[in-house]
Amino acid sequence: MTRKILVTSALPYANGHIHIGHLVEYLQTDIWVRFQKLRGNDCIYICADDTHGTALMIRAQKEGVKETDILEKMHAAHIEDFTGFGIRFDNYGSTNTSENRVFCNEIWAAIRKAGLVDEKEIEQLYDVQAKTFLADRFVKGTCPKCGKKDQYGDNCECGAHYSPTELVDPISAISGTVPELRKAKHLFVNVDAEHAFLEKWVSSGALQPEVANYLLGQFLNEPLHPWDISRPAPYFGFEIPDSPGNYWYVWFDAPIGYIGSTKQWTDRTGHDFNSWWRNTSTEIHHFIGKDITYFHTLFWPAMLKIAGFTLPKKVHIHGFLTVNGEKMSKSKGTFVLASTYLKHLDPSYLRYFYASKLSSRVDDIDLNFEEIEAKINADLVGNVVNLASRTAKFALHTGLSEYYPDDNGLFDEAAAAGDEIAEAYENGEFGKAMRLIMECGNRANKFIEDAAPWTIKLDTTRKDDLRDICTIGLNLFRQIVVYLSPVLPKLKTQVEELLNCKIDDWNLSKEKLLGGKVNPYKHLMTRVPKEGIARMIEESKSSEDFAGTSRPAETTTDTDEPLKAEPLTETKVSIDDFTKVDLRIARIVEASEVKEAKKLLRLKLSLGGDKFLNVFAGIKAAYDPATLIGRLVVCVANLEPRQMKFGLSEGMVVAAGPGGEEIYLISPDTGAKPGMRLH
RNA sequence: GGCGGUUUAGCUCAGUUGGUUAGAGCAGCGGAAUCAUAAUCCGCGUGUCCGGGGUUCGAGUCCCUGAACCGCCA
Repeated sequence: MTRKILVTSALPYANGHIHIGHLVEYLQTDIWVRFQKLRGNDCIYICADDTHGTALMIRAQKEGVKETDILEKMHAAHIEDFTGFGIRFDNYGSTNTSENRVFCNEIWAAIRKAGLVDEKEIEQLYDVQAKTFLADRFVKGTCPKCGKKDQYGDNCECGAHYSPTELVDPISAISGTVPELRKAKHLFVNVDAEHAFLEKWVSSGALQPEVANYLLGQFLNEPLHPWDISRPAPYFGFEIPDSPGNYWYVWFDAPIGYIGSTKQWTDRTGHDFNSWWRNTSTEIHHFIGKDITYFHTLFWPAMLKIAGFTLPKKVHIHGFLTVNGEKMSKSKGTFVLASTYLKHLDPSYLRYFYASKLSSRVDDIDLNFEEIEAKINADLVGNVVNLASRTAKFALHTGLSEYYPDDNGLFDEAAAAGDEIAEAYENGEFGKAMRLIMECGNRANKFIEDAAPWTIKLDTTRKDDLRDICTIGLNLFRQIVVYLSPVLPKLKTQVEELLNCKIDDWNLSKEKLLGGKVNPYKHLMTRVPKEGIARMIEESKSSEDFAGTSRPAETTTDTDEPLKAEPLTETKVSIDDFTKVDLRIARIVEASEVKEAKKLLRLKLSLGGDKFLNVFAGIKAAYDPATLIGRLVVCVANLEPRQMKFGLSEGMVVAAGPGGEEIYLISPDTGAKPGMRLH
């Protein structure tokens, strides 16, 4: 039966760039989603930027820009990072959208109607200069318990917990001034009204057992405190319609972003929204980090229940990432941004490494640079890819056998293992799945070793035997690639090309590929370059932007070198001349190297619908084809087609820069769609 | 302090409802092979399964107790 599955990852905050810690979650989710799609389930992956809150407001103030300016930039940056790692969302939205506001209003109205909102006046520290109330983390002062200076507003290194108003000599971390105590009205949601429901839901199997235990022991063993859901102006967020001057706390509208982003998707694709979010047979799966457990497992299901939305079928909670056994550290160069990683290493390495480490438990996982090197080299290069590498060549001229030869039951054995592998994927036991897959690879390599095709090749009377052995080797290889394709989509594409077959269905692992042509073998994966790791660490030490706060928007003097290198054109053109050039937004849907050419990449550009252009672009030195797929570019759509040695080039991609590695493709702002014309 | 979790080989981890001599990968040692990207194959493990007590014919697994480490406390 086809399942209807809606999957989300937690919304990354728009104030920061994506780093390798975030990627644990997005890769875990992406792998799970790709697995579900491969199994033929009706599965969509929804995410969005989390945009509201004090931190972003303060950053905008400091930089002297509008919040939405930052949001646009970060949205594009996030998408670029995710795309680079092969993370494929069905919709990547934002919490700052009209769709999201509509659902916030709706859910709020339901909570009001249920009579669960109370008003209370509370005292809070207020920064007069910055004109804002101060969240706990924006106040520093002396610990009231132990007297230690320079401690945050909610707890001290000594372990003491207190409220910011108890701090001795409090100072605003924003302006450095002494805050004053002010009263403000806050709205509280009486979550405890749903206590019985939550107890039941928490124990329903929606959570890992240790999480359920934790919630039952930590929170549900006594009445839940009313939830402080509002923040007084000024606040960057949605104003509460029936309480002017008050805004929803960011944790109210953030999870609702899952719904708002889904709405964008259903509107865009013509699907029925209610069949996803108002349908008990739809499975909602959230993937989150352990730090935000209680928002997602107490308030969120309560909100959904009150407003009559589909409840989460499962909340998958993962631990944190440590690097070399420690917290990520900027000074050690282990705080690695996604974009920094992509400059130096193949994203497949990290996808596989995380997969091999992930289980259904909440344990932290450790990224150890020596281990990633050992694991990739041993498992992927030495075991999996080696299978093709040692057989494909021999089969180049003969192709695959018409009938499947005797392989001592290896294919059937690996096909049977598919059920266990699928179960491991389904349960989030990716590490187990990878172990099982590697066992298939080991058996296959042993078979090749024993069959010794390299010896048989020397005996010209045994051509059929040689072809049979390669047929077995390549079938066992393809089977493994089917199993690995959720983790390694790029490898999947390469193998499709090598063996002239599609790998788009889990059940292909049970079908043999016979009689087909085998294309020339190209390296499918290279060993982890030591120097790549070293350079990545080095660059991470110096990256300025590690916390995501971009440099202030000061006016800087730009260098005049580009103009000197290429002076402005004297000749003027008329607007008519300009409009002769049909510039369009296009999405790169395929990108591959042209092996015979030094500079060229072959790109397939989508202009929307079924309109595509085949283009050869001289950007090989500047871009890895894998990182281009999915991104938006500007192209000249009406350029005279030109026949090249490698094929017909039907357009041109617009880029700046002198050439070589210094080529910069032009990207549109968020919102542009393939096919739009530039004016 | 309360609550939740973890502790198995040098490292990373498996060990299903208690059931023979506790396993895998990596690292290490020895050998074979030379198709493949220094890739592959074979062989090599004396581990107080954190300590102590208990239940049981039998405990890494269940119970009690202690220790160390990690996380959470709205």
